[in-house]
Amino acid sequence: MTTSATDDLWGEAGPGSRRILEAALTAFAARGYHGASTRDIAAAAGMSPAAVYAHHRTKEDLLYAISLAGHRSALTAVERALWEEVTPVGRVRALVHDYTAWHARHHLLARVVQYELGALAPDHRDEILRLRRRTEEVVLDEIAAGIASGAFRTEDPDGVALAVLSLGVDVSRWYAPGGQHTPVSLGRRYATLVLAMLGTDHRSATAG
Amino acid sequence: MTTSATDDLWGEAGPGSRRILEAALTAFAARGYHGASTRDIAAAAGMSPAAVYAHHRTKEDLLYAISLAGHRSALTAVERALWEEVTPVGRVRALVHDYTAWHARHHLLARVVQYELGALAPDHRDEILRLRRRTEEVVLDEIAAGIASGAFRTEDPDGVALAVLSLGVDVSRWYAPGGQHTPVSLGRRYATLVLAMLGTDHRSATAG
DNA sequence: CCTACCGATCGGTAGG
DNA sequence: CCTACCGATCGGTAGG
Repeated sequence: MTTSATDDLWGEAGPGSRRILEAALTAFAARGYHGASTRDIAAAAGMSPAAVYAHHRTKEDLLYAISLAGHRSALTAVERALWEEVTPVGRVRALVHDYTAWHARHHLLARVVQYELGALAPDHRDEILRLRRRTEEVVLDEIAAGIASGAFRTEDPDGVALAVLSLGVDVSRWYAPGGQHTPVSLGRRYATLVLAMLGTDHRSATAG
Repeated sequence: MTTSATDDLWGEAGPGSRRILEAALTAFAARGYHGASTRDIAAAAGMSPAAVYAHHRTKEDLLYAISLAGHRSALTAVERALWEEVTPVGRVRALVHDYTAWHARHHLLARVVQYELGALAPDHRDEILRLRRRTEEVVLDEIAAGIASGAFRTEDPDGVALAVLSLGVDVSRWYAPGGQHTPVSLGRRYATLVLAMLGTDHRSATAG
């Protein structure tokens, strides 16, 4: 359950390009892709309306870059959650914890990435959906492994996987920092609920 | 767990007004409030661009009418779920089942109602949020009642309530008719998962 | 990265 | 519920 604070979300993008991407992320999260104008974004980045196009080909390209970076970050978080865990209970607990916490910690990014897929060009959307499918498969695989080993006794592994992904994604809809929840507190709670769905007594595993 | 097929979603609205509301619902669900133009909506209703304003004051009024009807429908569904159930397990099962099934059955309406709140005028949004809070309280109350009676043994009733609402809402994000799920199959699965979260052996209760 | 600008589309209104 | 239309704003480009 490591937290990555040094991740470089925007890769090789220059400082001007980054400021625009950050502004676009905030604007898209607040008002949606269609509700945010390129002028909004440029102004929030402290630039002229046309500056957006010095760094990015189109408005849709901004959304594509954000969606790609966000889904890659989520997939990395999910893979990293498994690094130091060996038992089925430990692995699923870490997986649910980190996937949930990722959506809380990056709730603006997650919101754009999860709810604005429909505004992407078809080929861009397809690419993003392939990334998301990989994340889904990690969850399915870990649940299947726990069942095969006898650690879980659910009759509906697909339903639990669906619930894990659904609970995580939905966090980005309602989460607000400064409220009663933190990424870690929420991660712990959902991990416990999911282990209950899997027919595992969570108290038999060491708490993180 | 009754299904209401005779609900009148649009109340006293006339036939022209209804066609526009239906078209707006479809357009908002497909492209979002800001992504759907009043011309799109009018064309889908088979009318001229200006016809929208013969029936509705503004575009935001369309969203408000849809949001109000949708949240009232969801609240009614949740209250109706409890009518014939007396045991805590039966009541929570029916509640989760019907709340989940509502979001699948009315997935386009639910999507607009749950994800376009930000586009509402502040006073309209406040009114809608009050309706949603009533739905949330029904869930919280039923879980609390089951704990008080000794039927549930969870340590995190608020977390389970959050999960119930979150799982239900998120159905409207990904659900598509004609897929592997139906409103009823999904309702059953989620009800079972939630009873597991509550520390109840679901097989001890009679299946619906 | 800016100034200046383009054609298209937007929500909404006048008048019937 | 239609035709005709308005001012504002949109995504994007030219030229530097």
